[in-house]
Amino acid sequence: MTVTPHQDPQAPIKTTVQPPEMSTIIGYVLRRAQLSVFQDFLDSFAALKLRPAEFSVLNLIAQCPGQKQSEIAEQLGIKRANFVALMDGLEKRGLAERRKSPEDKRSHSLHLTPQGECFMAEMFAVWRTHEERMIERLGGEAERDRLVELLERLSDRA
Amino acid sequence: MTVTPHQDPQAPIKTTVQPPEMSTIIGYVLRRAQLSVFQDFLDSFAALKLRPAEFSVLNLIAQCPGQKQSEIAEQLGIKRANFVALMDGLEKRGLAERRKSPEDKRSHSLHLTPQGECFMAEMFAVWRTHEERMIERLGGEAERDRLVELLERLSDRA
DNA sequence: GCAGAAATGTTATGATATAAAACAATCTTC
DNA sequence: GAAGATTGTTTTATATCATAACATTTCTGC
Repeated sequence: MTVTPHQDPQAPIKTTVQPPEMSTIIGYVLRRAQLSVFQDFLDSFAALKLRPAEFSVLNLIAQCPGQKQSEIAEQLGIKRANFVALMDGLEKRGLAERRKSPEDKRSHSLHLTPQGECFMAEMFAVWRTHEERMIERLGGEAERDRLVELLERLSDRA
Repeated sequence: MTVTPHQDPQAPIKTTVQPPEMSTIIGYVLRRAQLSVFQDFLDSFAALKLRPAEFSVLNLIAQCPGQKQSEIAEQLGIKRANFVALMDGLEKRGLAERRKSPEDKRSHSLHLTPQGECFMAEMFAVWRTHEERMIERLGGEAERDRLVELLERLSDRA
């Protein structure tokens, strides 16, 4: 209920509601923060030529190799149609590969290549310094944990 | 320094670092939350056919009428080249207008039209219910304030 | 006052992201 | 076995975003 606290007695009475300050709008502040963090990510990974989505895909494959292409895509909120080109890129770079599963000949199970495993070491090193920088911005790990908790409440939708 | 706390004694010693859990990666959680909040915004404003950027532009013009086109664009991180079409849209809908400033004949000062002022009332009503919904997700205004504070720390870069 | 540099709005273009429809191959269900 | 669903794929359309180039206007140094 943020209304103008003091109405200037000389000014004509405003019928319009007071516009909200941009810096208090959740969506706006959230978007700006996300862009800033992604920019740092992009700068950090420029040498490795790795985009956030590619990082996430490699990370998910490493965590649980053999998952189906659609499963990985859906976990990341990527439409399976758009996932094809992304996976093509990782395959062409020799980092990951599709294997035809004998049980279900429609699906592809995803795995890291040996090169991909090697690449992960570099990737995590770069990521860790990036993440430490973000934690420093926040003020520490406790603040990071609090932020993550609040953010998860925001996205906790079906 | 999140390392696997207990190494399974039967398992072969892993030389690769443990992949970080996605739900702990600041950028990832941030991105997911931002998409979720924007989705709610888009749904809320579907009837008014208003995008987040358009909302922000109208809000900034209302807060401080007469600002130059480039000033508004820069505040929102929109390249002035991309701002042209956005402003064209608002002008064609009769919500805002460009006025040639006599002092600087290059620049356009931006103002709401009377229709635009009227539109703002609807806009704020819709926005408020959206924002209240987001605050509810967070658990209250205190949590909102804390979140905004943490997010500003993340984006507080030059 | 004038020449060169900078600012402003604009157009055009390319890259990227995202969504939807349609399709072939395969699997599931009945 | 037939009908329908799933999986990966291609194609297409749209939205977003960055860059370069341009004309007009203003500013700066001299």
